[in-house]
Amino acid sequence: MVLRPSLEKKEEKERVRGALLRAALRLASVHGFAGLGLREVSREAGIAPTSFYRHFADMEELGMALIRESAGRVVRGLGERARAAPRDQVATVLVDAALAAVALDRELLQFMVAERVGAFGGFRTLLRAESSALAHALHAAVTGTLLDPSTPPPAAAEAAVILLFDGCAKALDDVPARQKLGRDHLIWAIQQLMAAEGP
Amino acid sequence: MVLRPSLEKKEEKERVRGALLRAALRLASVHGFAGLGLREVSREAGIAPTSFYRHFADMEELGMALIRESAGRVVRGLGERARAAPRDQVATVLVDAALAAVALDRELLQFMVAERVGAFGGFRTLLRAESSALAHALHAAVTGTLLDPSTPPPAAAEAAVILLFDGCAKALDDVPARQKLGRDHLIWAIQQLMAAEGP
DNA sequence: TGTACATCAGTGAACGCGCGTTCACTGATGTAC
DNA sequence: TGTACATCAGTGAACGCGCGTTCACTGATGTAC
Repeated sequence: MVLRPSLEKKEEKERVRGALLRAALRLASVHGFAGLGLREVSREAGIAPTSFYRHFADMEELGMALIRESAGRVVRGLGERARAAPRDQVATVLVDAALAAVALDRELLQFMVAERVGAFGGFRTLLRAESSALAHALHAAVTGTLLDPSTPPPAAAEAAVILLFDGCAKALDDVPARQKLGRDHLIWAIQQLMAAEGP
Repeated sequence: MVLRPSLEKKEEKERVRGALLRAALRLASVHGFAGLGLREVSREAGIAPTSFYRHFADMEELGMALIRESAGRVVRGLGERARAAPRDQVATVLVDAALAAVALDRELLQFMVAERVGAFGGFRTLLRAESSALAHALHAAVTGTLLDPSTPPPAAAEAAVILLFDGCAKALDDVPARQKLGRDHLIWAIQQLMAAEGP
């Protein structure tokens, strides 16, 4: 019995799986994720439609993987950047890190901001959990106080994260000339919220 | 030559058109708008697929009509409520009006919050313009100063409107027990932003 | 070392189905005179 | 008033197409002994 497939085989499978995830992101940024088909994604990834099933049961499972893996990585990265920043620089560091993520992977960020309020309940739930975790990280970075991550985050941090996501959504459309203004407004609003004593 | 079709004929056409818009909203709240088909919507509206073309060239045109008419009416209503409120009650009145709109027409609000950051650029553009108009109304209601509505709104009002939309999105999913907390957090955050002197 | 066997990602053919779109038609309504 | 004509929302048949899914198969890789 084969217990451990060779590293090469696992790597090759991982490569094709990654191609499917990437193809889905690319096409979703055009049609929207809800408009994607399994055949369309497989074609874009360069495999036969029937091979899709070697990786995911359906498109929804693929979407869940995108959120857990790709989106999760981005959001965790933002949290780490916030926590590593000096207290009075948290808003600036966080906003710049988020805008850098937009520049680095537009398709992923478009998917994230869209599905956070999209029609698939499962996607919304996962992405709201990511938002919540980031709000806790932001709160900790600004106040130095760690709260129980299973409780809802404080209102200020929660609102700041919402503005951060929406700022990413706007940056996706903005012409470069407008981006500086959007960045400064966003930093200002987050600072206002985090400076206040809130519920 | 017929110059003016009878009132009855026009009303009947309007009725069927309304049924199409309503059917699209209902189905979009399940699949997402991007996943809708012309046949599916026509079936839900109770007409033959071929009759769809008597009202819209395609689904995108239908979506544009939804935004211009239904979404526009809701947003304008919110702006009027804000302007009619006493200055120190603007945030409360606005948030309660928005949450009332969610309760009144969940499907429409789900469509609005989703397409504001969805994959269709045309939808985003129209809905951002609505957001911008509401932000101007909010600014005028709080400060008593009318700005040129063709300029970008002040950062505080713009951020407040973003939080308002996101609050609606959350309210769509929240269990009733959580809704009071969401409402209070939202009012608090909007008040914080509007109280500050910003860019 | 060689041989028999197991695993499993990827494949091509085939299926039934719903899709968007076209077309010529119907029938109710309104106009011209 | 009656008659001939125009308008136009709605229709059913038909089209070609891409979809999701199933199936039995291939061939590379790894294991057992």
